[in-house]
Amino acid sequence: MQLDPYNTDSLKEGSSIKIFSPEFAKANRPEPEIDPESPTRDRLLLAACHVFSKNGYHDSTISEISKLAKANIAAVNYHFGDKQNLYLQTIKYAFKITTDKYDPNGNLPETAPARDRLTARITALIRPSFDLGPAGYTKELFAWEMGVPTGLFDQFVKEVLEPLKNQFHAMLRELLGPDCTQDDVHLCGFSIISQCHSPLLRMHVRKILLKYRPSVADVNFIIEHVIDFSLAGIESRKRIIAKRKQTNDSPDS
Amino acid sequence: MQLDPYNTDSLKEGSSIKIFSPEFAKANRPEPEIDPESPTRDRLLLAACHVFSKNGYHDSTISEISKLAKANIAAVNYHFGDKQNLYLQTIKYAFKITTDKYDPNGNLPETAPARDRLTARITALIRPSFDLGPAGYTKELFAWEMGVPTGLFDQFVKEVLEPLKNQFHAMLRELLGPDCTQDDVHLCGFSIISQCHSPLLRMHVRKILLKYRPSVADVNFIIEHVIDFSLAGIESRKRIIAKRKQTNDSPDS
DNA sequence: CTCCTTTTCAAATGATTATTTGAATTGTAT
DNA sequence: ATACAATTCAAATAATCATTTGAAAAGGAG
Repeated sequence: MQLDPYNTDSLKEGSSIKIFSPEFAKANRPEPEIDPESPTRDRLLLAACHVFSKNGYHDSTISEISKLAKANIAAVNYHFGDKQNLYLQTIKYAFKITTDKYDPNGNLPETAPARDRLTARITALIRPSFDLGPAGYTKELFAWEMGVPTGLFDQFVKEVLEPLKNQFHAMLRELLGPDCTQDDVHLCGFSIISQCHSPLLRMHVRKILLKYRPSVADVNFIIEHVIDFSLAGIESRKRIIAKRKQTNDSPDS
Repeated sequence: MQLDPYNTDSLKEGSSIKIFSPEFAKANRPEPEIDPESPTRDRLLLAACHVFSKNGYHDSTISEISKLAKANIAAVNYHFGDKQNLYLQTIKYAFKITTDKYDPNGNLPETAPARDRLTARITALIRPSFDLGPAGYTKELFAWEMGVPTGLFDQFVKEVLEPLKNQFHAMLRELLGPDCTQDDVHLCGFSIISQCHSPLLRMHVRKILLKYRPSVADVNFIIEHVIDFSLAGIESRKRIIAKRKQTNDSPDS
C-alpha cells in the first residue's frame, strides 16, 4: 500500500501514532471517589458522569463505566434499561449536584437589586468550570450536548433551563430600563451567556490557551472581569436605547 | 423485565422512541452539491465535511460518507489510508474554504486602525456561523473539536490558530494602550472570542434559543452588537488600567 | 426454614462498522 | 496495441460493543 498520496504532513513522524490515542494527553479531570459501599445504581451514576464527561456519549462504553463503578457489565441494563436512559439520568444527576453547590441565584431574594442578581448568576455559571469535583461534570456534559444535537437537549432546555433563562432576562430588562426591546435583552443575554459558557473555559482548552489550573485568585479575577465587561456592554446598550428613543420621539422635523 | 425503577420520567410517553433517532429533528444544513465529475478524493472531502459536521467523528461512518460522495466504501481507505486521516484532511479542507471566503483580516493592511481591524476580525469570525454553504463547515467541525480533546486540536492550534491569535492580541494591545498587561489582553480577548465562537450561534442551538434562520439584516445586527458590546468592555478595561496606573504611581502617601 | 423478589454475574448473541483483499476496470505512457 | 500503474469495486474479515440470557447469590417476609 502506498503512503505518499495521503498527504500525511500533519501526522506525527512515524505516521503510525493514532491521533486519538492517549499519547496525546487529554486534560482529564481526576477520577471521582466512589464509595464501594454505596448502592450499585449510585456508583454507576457517578462513574457515568466521569466517563460521559470525558468521552461524550458515543465514545463511552458500558464496559468502561461498569468497570469504574466496580459493577458487572449487565448492571447498567438492569438498573437503567439501556445506555440512553443512563445518559439521561446522568445529566440530571450531574445538574443537581452542580446547582446544589452553586445556586444560580446565590441565595439572593427576587427583590435584590438586579445588578447583584446578575453578579450572582455570572458567578454561579462560571465557577463550575473550575471545579474538579463532581460539581464540574455538568459543564462538560453540557458542552457535549452543544456538540451533539440530541432531542434530549430540547427537552432539558424546556424543563430546566428555560425558567432560569427567564429569570436571567428579567434581570437584564431591569438593568436596560423600560424602553428596551426583546432584541436588546436577547443580544445582551447572548453576550453574557457566551462568556459564561465559553468553550475556552473548558479544561482541555484552558490547557492550551489559558492557565491550566488557575488559582482561586485567578478564577475570581476572571469572574470579576466578565462582570465588569458585561456591565459596560449593558451600559453601552442603554445609550443606544436612549438614542433610539430620542430619534423616535422627535421624528424627522 | 421491569420498567418502573428506571425513572424514565424524561422519556417521551411510549418510552420506545430513541432519543438519538432522527425523529428528534436535527437542525441539519443542506447537503452540499457534489460535482459528480470531480475527482473521487474531492468528492470524499466535501462529503466528509458534511457528514462529520453533522455527526461528529464517531457517529460518522465511512459508509455514509462514501455513499454521499457516490464512491465505493473502500475509496476512503484507498485515498486517505484510514478514517482518522480523512478527518484531519477534512478539517484542513474546510478551514481553507472558510478563510478563503471570510478573510480574518478583511483585506485590511496591518497598518489600518486597530478598531477597524478588530471590527473586521469579529465580522469574519461570526459570519460563517450563518453560512449554510461549505464555508460554514469549519464552525461545526471546530465545535466538535472543542468537545473532543484530540491531539489534533493542539496541533491545529499551534500551526494555524496561534498566528491568528497573535494578530488579534496585537489589536487589543493597541486598543488598550501602553499600560495594559498580558492579563488585560487575555481577558478581553477571552470575552470577545467567546462571543464569536459561542455555542449559541450554532445552528441547532439557534433553533431553540434564537431565530432559526436569521435574515441578513439579523446577522448584521448581531455582528454590530458584538462589536459595540466588546468595544464598551474594552473601554471599561482601559479605565481600570488607568486607575491602576494612578494607584501605582502614587503609592501610599 | 421456605418461598419469593431483587440483584449480581459470566458468558453468549447480534448488530454495526472500520479495514482488508483480490479481482476488475480505467487511464496513461511507450 | 501493449504494458503498467492507478483506481474502483463487491465481498470478506475482524474487532468492538450494546444488549440478552439464564443461572447463581442475596435479601426479606411469613
